[in-house]
Amino acid sequence: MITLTEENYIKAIYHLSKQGAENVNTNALAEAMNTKASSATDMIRKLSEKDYANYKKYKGVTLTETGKRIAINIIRKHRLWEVFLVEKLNFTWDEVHELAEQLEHIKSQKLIDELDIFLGHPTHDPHGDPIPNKDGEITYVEKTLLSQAQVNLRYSCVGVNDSSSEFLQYLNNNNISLGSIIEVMHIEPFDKSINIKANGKLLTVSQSVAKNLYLKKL
Amino acid sequence: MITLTEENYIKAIYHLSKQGAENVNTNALAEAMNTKASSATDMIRKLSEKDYANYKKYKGVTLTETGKRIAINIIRKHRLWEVFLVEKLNFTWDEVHELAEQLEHIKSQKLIDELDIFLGHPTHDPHGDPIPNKDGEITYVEKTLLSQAQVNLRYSCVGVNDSSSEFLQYLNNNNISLGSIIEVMHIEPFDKSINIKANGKLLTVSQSVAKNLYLKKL
DNA sequence: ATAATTATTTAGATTAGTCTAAAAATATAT
DNA sequence: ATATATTTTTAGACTAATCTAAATAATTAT
Repeated sequence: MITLTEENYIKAIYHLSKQGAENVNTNALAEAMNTKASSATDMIRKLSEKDYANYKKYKGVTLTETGKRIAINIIRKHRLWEVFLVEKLNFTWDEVHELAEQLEHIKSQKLIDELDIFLGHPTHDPHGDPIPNKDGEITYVEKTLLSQAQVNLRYSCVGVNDSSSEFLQYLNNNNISLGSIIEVMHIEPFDKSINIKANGKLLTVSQSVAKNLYLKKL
Repeated sequence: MITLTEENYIKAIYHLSKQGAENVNTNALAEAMNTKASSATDMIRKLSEKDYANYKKYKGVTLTETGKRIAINIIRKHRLWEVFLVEKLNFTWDEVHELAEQLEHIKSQKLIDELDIFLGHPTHDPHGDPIPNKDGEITYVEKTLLSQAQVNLRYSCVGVNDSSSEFLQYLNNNNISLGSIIEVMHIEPFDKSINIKANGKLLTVSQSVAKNLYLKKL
């Protein structure tokens, strides 16, 4: 039986190895898990004993195929629950993340299969992230960070990189949501802040905002 | 912060004190929790330190008002989730109990409020048990065990005492569900088995079945 | 009312996950 | 290439929830 803590470490390893080097550092993992490096070392050892992770002392950790399968399944559950909360229970996109962190650990294959059917097999969660299918396949759509976007082109908003409620509320306050039309007007060379037209309204956003908003060319 | 284990002990104390003496014995609690008496003693002490329970050594345990509030809230969540699973996700009444045991521990007031709205404020779960309202009020309807029913009267099935999947599947196999019409034909003096007409079909049920089926006089 | 039985508590150990502090390995800078 | 800094691991301790075995209290039977 896999514990809740093990699941959370596996998920963290998965996410970290997606957004950086394949091998995840002990310190990075500890940071992501809000624990100390020594705790992470212990858990890494345990995961490798259970054959969820590959571990060579001092060389970081990667997930085994089993570990990856577990991670993707948790992510599938997390994202399906987010869709449920937003579409059926009137939650907003900035409210669902923490709650989905609880719901993703509920163990029942039938539950998740039926939830998927009930929601009509959604392909993306409320933040634009793809929902892995039953076989663990993930369809990535091409997307560009606003920070990489070109001046004078028109885009639509397809996702966020940071799904913290702080960032999402910032977007709410500026009327930006999935599907919003974003036009890049000007990039300020000094601080890389960007003037955009979001749903027709002029707005200046900082680099750190621009690095967290995903767009698709129209 | 209350732990999952504490919640489960509180729930067990609540159920035991409903169906027996107000003061719950250490052994009875240990049995219900599938642990040893010594573990129950430790937990009882912990619950009383946290002011969820009243405890006098050797005298059994009762819940404080706080403890009762917690228990009722868990039961409310459990039963709402059961309704959700049956009404929205095509689960059958014999499949939902264990899964609801997981879901009942999800912590979010908004989730449960919205689920209640989404389900249309149901008053009973799929086994006929009443769902406490937001204020913790429980409306009990009058009901009789089949074992207490009178010969030649007509009843409808309004609930079960044992909601194990084994018992519920027995009922499924005999076409009995909530709302079924039950007519008591004859009680066998020797072993107290009962001849009934269930939805028009003759059937003999044992005492142990009869003690787990709740009826309402028609 | 005393003995026998049963119920409950205490004492001490175990496991999972965490911590701090110290040791060891690796990486970086001069 | 050697010293310094950083990262990682090890050692030992702590808490929550559990266990077994022993001790104590309460109940029941004679």
